[in-house]
Amino acid sequence: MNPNASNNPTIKDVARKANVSIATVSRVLNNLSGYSDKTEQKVNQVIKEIGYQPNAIARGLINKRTQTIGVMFPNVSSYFSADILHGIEEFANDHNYSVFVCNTDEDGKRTMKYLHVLREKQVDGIIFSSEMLKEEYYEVLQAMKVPVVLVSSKADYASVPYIKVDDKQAAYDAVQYLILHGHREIAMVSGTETDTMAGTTRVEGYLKALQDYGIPFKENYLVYGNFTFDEGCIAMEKLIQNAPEATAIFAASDEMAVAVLAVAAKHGLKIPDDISVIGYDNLKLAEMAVPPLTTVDQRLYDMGKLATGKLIDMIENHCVADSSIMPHRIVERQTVRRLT
Amino acid sequence: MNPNASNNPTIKDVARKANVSIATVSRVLNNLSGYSDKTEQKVNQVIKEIGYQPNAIARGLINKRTQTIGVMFPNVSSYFSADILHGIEEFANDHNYSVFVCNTDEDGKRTMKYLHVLREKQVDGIIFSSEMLKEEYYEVLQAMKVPVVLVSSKADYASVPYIKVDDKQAAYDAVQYLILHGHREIAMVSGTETDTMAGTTRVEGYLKALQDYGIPFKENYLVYGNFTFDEGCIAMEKLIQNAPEATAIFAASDEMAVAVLAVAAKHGLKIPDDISVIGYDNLKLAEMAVPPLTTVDQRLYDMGKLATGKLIDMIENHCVADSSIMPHRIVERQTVRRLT
DNA sequence: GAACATAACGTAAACGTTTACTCCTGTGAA
DNA sequence: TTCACAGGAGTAAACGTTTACGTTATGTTC
Repeated sequence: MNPNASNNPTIKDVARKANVSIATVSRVLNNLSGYSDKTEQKVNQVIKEIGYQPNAIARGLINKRTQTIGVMFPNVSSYFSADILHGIEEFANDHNYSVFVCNTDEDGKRTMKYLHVLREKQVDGIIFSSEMLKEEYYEVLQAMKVPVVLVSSKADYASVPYIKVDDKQAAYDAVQYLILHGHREIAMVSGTETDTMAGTTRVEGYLKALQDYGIPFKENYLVYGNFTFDEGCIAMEKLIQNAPEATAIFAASDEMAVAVLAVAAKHGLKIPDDISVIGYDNLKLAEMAVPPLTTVDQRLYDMGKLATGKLIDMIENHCVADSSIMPHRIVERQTVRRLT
Repeated sequence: MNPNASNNPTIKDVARKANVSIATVSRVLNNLSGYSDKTEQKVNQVIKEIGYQPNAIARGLINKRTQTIGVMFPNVSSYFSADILHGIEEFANDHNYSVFVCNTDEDGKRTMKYLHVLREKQVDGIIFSSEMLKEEYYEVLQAMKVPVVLVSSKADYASVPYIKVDDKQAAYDAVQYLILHGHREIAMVSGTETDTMAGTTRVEGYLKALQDYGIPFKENYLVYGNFTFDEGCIAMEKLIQNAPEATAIFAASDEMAVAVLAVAAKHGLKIPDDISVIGYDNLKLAEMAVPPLTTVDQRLYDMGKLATGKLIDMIENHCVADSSIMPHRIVERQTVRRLT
């Protein structure tokens, strides 16, 4: 009588049926040495027969490794996160890691809860995406003693590498692109005003480009959104109200750029005839826009992959990876007009 | 000397420091009965002091429950999946489950690999999204003995509930909406021809509506894409070529509808003046489109939540949940013109 | 004050693996 | 013939929990 009929078969069942010890089964499972070809075959045959699959939980308990990483996003469903997640997922899976997704909502409480859950679940590493790594988070991360990498974000802790583009330079390039196309009345729809990561640095790039080309900055040309479409719409409305002379707009995210397009259309403004627009991110969304959006590409998918590579390296080699500045480039589509 | 200095503290450390047995610590941890207020306080104090957190892996081993579910998508980064994932993630987290994301790429091999990984990792349940549940998958799912629920998909297995809208009816309603707006030359950009789920059923709805209103079906009015923007573009090009008399187009996904918009614009066709368009999904993308896309809403986010609710119910109550037909509705925006 | 219930714990087995040790057997060299 | 050694295998401890069961002390009831 099988003493273990209803449950999934365990290594014990295999051992019994193959007339060997569980140690031997374990050895062939992990292809170590210490068994003859004959037993190996016998064991493998039994495994096939009874459909045995190792229990990763038991494995994790003794190995203190779960082959699992956690990924934290401010908003999983944003089109921005989706690309990064895709890269992470793919790389992780190819290297035999599974990924827990966490949606922080940019909420401290939620984030802390997730951090604790991830600790309890014994993840081998954590990727923190597009969000500030607050002191508070860093501390529990330290306590967990697991590697962390930041993507599309940055922090000044030696032990946590980051991957991001040079936001200031990228913004500079975008604005310069506009300038080189003959624009001088350039407005900006910035990201969150308090975001020192992707908010203020891009504004700095904008300001610097203006300055380098001797274009005076006008207060009313700078409005803030929070990177989303909805706030992008509001921002654009303000711009139409307060800066009707602008001939071009630099939006700090593609979502907001698309919002600019939408609101412009609503007001009967033609793109790029009446106003030029350049975005930031190069989401699929940019391609889909009408007209297709000129934007700065930051290769989100690759950033996800790269981040995961670094993380796994840190996990497996107990080292700390270098940070990377991701190259960016402007992809020209049809929303910027050359002024004659 | 602390015998466990470098590692995370365990229940043993707590027990030792609080001068109780590990059983007692476990009891207060799970707030069972069997200890005095005094010991409870002492234990809790020690827990705080040394920053103890339970090890979910060890727990999982003995409880045979991991508080973890797996979610399979054909493409995690599609704007369609993103909404569903968001709903799933949120509901799961609120009920103390973590979620593993899996990206199948609609590839049988990959899917099978994931299924095995999920089994090894001992997930408590699985959500299968927007993909056919092949016999092959069903079998290993059966062997795993974990609950499964389908979202935006359907299968005829009594043990696996599904959540979806009535695709045929929804398509019917969309086309009827066009008809009631005076259109009779209605083309369709369908989803994958071989997809009996979201492909052919929507075509059936289209056909039925035409029939009910006495409109003859024209072969050249029906083209196929695979729900994505790129194939939507190709499909629309075909339509412009082969069905220039069409006054309205029903697209089987918002992505394809947006492709229709884009290609139309490219050809100088004005929406909705020259041609009307209705989509399917009601993604955020629909709102973002220029002009905003009229489409049929299928509440993806809620479907994700509902699916997770059902799954957790099945996990915790060892029952099998009912299937649900999600209500759909048409959300009117600006891509359909009333023909006079 | 005996009998008994109950609260408050502790002991140890169990979950499914991995792995350090140990043991046996056969082979080749001296 | 003896010895060393290696290959092939088993035993048992360990990972960090939960929990069935046992034990002790403290009432409570008659």
